Amino acid sequence: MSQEKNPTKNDAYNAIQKQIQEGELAPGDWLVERDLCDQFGLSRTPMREVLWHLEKDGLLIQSPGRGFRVRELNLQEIMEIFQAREAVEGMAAFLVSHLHDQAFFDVISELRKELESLKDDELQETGPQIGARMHSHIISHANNSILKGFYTKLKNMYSLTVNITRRSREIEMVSRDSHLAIMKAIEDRNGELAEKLMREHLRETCRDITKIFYPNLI
Amino acid sequence: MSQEKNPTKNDAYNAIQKQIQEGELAPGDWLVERDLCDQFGLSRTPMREVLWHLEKDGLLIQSPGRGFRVRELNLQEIMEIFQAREAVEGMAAFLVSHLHDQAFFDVISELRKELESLKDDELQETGPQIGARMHSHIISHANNSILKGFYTKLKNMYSLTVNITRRSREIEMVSRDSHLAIMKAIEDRNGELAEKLMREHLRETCRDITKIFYPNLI
DNA sequence: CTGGCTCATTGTGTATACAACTTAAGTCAA
DNA sequence: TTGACTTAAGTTGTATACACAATGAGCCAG
Repeated sequence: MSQEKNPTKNDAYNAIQKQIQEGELAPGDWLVERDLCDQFGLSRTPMREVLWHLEKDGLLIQSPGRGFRVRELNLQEIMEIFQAREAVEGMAAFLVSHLHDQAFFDVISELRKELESLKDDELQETGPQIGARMHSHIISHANNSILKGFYTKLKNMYSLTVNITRRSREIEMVSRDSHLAIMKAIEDRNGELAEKLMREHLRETCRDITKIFYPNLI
Repeated sequence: MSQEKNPTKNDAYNAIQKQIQEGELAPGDWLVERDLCDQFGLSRTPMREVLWHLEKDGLLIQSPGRGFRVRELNLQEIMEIFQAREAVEGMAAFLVSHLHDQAFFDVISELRKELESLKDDELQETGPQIGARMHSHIISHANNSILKGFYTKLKNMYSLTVNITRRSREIEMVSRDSHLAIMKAIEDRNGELAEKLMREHLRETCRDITKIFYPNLI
């Protein structure tokens, strides 16, 4: 779902994606084709194409005979997402460390300085934004469209938990140090270290999110 | 496309997949919906669903307004596939090394002994089979359905090149040593080493295939 | 001979009608 | 009261007809 000419199908895709990611449509909610057709002015055939694309991208699940519903995640699946992110983003961090593209490293350097110089009261809001930009910048410059596609799906699925997860300030502090270390390693062209740190960072984030879901565990 | 009750849609999916993987349908070939409908006794709506699933799984490409054709791979994309396999299968090798499931390690041990004891004249035919079983066994027991889904897509895409690639006996010899080393590391519960060896093995295989496509390169 | 235009053919994109299935409510009997 | 059975409403699965876009052949002009 990217290079369509017809605007309505894209509109429908983006609108539903937005509704899911903003929590308007909750995990488990059923989507009724007929209602969506009325809502977006499409007939059922193209509407179902949109729904299939949303399923492919990890946001919906199709139950044969019952239709589509918003994907639900259990703890096991959340851990699987983070393991997969370790594999995909770890590899991406390794790959970008060996680039010959000064502009890429300049942006990493800027992001690092920006994050370093954040005041305590800016950290909670701006910290995660810079982190997201870092992750996105790394995967975008790994020059591997397959890994990027995997990342997109994983990020979509991860967004299904964000509505529940309100990450605490302490977690964000930890993420800051990890992000700084990752960017430092990339700037040093140390691919092995960058990959190792990226994976530790994601494993740590996974643990933190797990704690929020199941505070008594571990 | 897995747990459908209706047989015809599954039949169509499997038949087209088989035709592609056996070279009956070559990369770049166009698929005409109407013909496929006649061939499988389906109407266009469910037929298109099948085609979308095949696209999702990496075997077809949809050109808006032109229809579906069998995916074509250039050298860049082949390298991307192997980088992604490094990430996915490397992580899987790491994960299985920390399992507490004796039956899994027993199978690995059996596969290793089977491969070790192959005579020279059996190696060309049986060697790749054992290798494929090893890769499949590892990803299946990593307990991560997301990684397994990624692997399925990568293997589908990789199969698009196999018709062209007739791997030489020497390459298979090298693969044998790599496979043996990987299985040894897993049996020793050495996850870091297993992952490292898996990645080296895939990087090597990628180089070998690249040489077949572009003998003058490198 | 070549370049561009027209028009017919072919195939996909969409809309809609009908069939089959799932679900849930309501009824009757134990 | 509870259990199973019947039945009806609603939703998805499928088939088909029509609209539109792309392609290629043939023709004409330069």
